[in-house]
Amino acid sequence: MVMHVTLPDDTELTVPAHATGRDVAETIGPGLAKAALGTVVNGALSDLMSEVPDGAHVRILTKRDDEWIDLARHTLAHVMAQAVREMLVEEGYPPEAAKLAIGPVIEHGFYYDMDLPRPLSADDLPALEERMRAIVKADLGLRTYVLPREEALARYEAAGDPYKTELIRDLPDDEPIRFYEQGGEAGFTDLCRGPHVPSTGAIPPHFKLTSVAGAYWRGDESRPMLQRVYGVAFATADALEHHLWQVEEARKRDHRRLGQDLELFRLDEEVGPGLPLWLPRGAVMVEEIEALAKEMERKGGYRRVRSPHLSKEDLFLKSGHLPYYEDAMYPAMELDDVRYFVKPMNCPFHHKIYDARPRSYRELPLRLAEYGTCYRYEDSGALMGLMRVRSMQMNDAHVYCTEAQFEEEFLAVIDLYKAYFELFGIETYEMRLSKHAEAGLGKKYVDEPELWLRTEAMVRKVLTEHDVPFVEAEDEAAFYGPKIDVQITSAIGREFTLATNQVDFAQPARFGLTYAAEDGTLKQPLCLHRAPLSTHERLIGFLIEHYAGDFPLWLAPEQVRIVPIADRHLGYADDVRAALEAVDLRAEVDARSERMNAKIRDAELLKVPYVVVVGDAEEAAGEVSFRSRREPDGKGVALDAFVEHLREARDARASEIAPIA
RNA sequence: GCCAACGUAGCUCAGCGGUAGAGCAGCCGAUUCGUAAUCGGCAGGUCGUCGGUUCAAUUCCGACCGUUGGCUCCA
Repeated sequence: MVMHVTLPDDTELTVPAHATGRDVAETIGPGLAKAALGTVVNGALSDLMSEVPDGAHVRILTKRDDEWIDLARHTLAHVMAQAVREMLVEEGYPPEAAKLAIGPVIEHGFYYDMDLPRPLSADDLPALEERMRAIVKADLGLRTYVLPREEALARYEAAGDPYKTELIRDLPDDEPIRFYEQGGEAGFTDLCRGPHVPSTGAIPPHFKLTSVAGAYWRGDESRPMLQRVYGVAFATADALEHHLWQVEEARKRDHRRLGQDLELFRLDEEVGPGLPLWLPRGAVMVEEIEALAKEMERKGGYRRVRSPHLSKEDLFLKSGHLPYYEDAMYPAMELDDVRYFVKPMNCPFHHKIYDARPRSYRELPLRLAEYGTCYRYEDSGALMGLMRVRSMQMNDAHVYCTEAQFEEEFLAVIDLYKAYFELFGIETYEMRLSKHAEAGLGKKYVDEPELWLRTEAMVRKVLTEHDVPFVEAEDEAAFYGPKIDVQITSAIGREFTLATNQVDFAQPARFGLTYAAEDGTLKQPLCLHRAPLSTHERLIGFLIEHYAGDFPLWLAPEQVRIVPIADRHLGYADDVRAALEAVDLRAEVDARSERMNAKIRDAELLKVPYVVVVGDAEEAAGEVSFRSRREPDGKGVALDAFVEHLREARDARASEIAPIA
């Protein structure tokens, strides 16, 4: 009984039937067998303990291959679970008290979700890590076997483990119920589809437990909260060190830290959670962003409108928001038996503005824009610096158009996204077409099954025909229609949605919006909700991390810091400031009784793009000397030329500045 | 909202049953200096809030508020 496998160089190898990856490696040669850590079978990661199917393409992994570290990460999840169990047993708990849920490999590492008899804290991690290292050092061999479903179930039912039994029950009938065991029966066994390294000794010592967190069983908030321990693991010490360095660097550009250091915003406990205060420097940025958006929208044919911060309940009942989102709205205030709500979005107001008088097809597309101030009662646990807040100002607009105009309007919005991304140097982003799920009709989504399919198809068609790359996401639409979100990863690795764009077929109907068509009949417009710059809060939070606080000239809260060398230069320093302010450049003179070095240092810490130093030489010649975070230092530059140079760079909103001639 | 941790001066942090300390920032004074911290002095805290234990609580316990890491959610 033999079978054949094909190696990467296309040689065919004859091995005994039911041969494992290890058997294949041994057949190739003893040296390889010794170095082998895992396999790739028919393109999928597998391991040495698993049988290889007849006719498979097999590649043996050694530590020269990048892929094998995921095997070690997976085994580390088991090693960690074993360490947790050992620790609890030592504390006097029975072994089955630690119930294991799932322990997958993730980017850079692994985690394991567990239901434990006592809460773990970060203080437990060093001890756990030490136990893990002992298990690695003990070099426990791994083996895998398959059990019949009933036997597997009986095993976990006996231990009273609801998680594994649920997992087993949910496995398809043809899926083998596989176990991995390390260190024999006395060691550690887990229901697992693999793959793993052949023994715990193969795990490189470059791992670290990073955090403990709660996680709902199967991500469902109605189910038990489990304890999740996260770890990272790498093939080399350098890789681990590099990762930890990156984490540290990321921490340094965290917008909350920089927002404080650069005096941009503040979250004050007494004001309320998720209600940021914009400090003067941050407010400058808000206004620059707003000026940018207004300029872009003017060019894009938008008209500006303004709407109140609150309205009567009826408006939100009509829009349909209230039934879906009441929990996430600040509660009603009641006056003279009328309930008012602070607005969580602007669309109902814009619909009313559309409806202010009868509309003609000649007016369409009608694009109404507003930097609307909204309030949402986000879950307390969801709040995070500026990225997730309860008061926000949205770069909002609604485009009302005919179905025939939809394509062009939709693309114009996508182009707007792209123009912004280019301006901010955002290179990696992902467009997501978020669709409804049938099960949610009438609950999460308005109950218009045909309209859903039709709008989704419309959007997909436009994206596809114009080669806009996108992925599709099930069950993530807005309640009134499909949406296009643009996911961005900030410099510190947090992924979140910046731009968003939704197609709304429901609200125009609910508001009875119409326009007189060419043939004199009344038709219903489509509505596009779009917010390419998200909210001020989220965008600026993102930009702080993106630029690490080192903003381009046009965005910098303070553009020029003027440092007089001695008090006798204060007069000239003030002349320089006046010259800059004459063209609306933001400049300040540091008139403190400090040494020049200290003033320069403070300006650098605030990441002021240009520091101008003026002394006797500059004053006599009407010149400036400057140091810049954007270009080589300048000496003896005529004041006029310097002002003009900065004015040009500012007006162009340049992120790169060509050195002054 | 859920699980866990944390909360001491404007900021970063030390202290931890006997009633609070440093550096930076601030204020005052001296210094007037050529590209990342001049020197000296002063002032600043109901130790998140409220309760409990104790002769005594910033320190131990509980609740609440806030923040953080995750989970869930995100019109």
